[in-house]
Amino acid sequence: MAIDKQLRLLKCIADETRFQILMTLEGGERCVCEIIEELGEEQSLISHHLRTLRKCGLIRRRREGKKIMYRLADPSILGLLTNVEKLASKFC
Amino acid sequence: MAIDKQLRLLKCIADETRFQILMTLEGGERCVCEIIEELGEEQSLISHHLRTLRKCGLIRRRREGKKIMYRLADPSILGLLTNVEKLASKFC
DNA sequence: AACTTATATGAACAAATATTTATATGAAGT
DNA sequence: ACTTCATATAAATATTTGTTCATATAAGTT
Repeated sequence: MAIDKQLRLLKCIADETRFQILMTLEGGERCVCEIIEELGEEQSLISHHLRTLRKCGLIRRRREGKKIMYRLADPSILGLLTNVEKLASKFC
Repeated sequence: MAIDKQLRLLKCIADETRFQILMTLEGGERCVCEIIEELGEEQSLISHHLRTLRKCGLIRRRREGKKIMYRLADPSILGLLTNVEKLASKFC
């Protein structure tokens, strides 16, 4: 089996900002401004990372008036984050 | 909870060479020369990546005469790789 | 003791990735 | 139509990460 997809997924998650965005979205749909506020980062930075996550298929968006709402593409993503958390506390 | 450990783990796995090394070790203990041969990469490159994996706690080693044998630190690492594979085929 | 085999390491270099800055777009309100 | 608010994007820059090259170490061999 080709590991390209696995690596794309991993590289996408293996960044602090993106990881935090995913964690924020665990709590449900959020608009960009809420994510910006929660992470305390530049608008542009967040926007770039949202794009990366979206290109990887991990998140989806929809427009709601002026705002754009982001959500996890699938709840199974939570499982992965949990798995990572478990292993991380076990080793690293 | 601090996400430093999670990120260290993810960054450690999110590299093609290291990911492949882990996959090789799924088959059990291997010496460095076997890993080098299997991946078809430079000795020095593999050595650097083994070190990274080891510093992260994902693999262990022991000396056996002239050779040094590497193995996964824990079978639960397999579970993570499997999890990643599933999600990757679902999205990315 | 000198030599070979197996592996590790440091420093230089290259490539990939993230961040910032400046600007654009698109919807809503006036 | 003009302005504002929310978000996106491109280009420039900075930072991180991976790779190569040259050399070191450590065990076994002759």
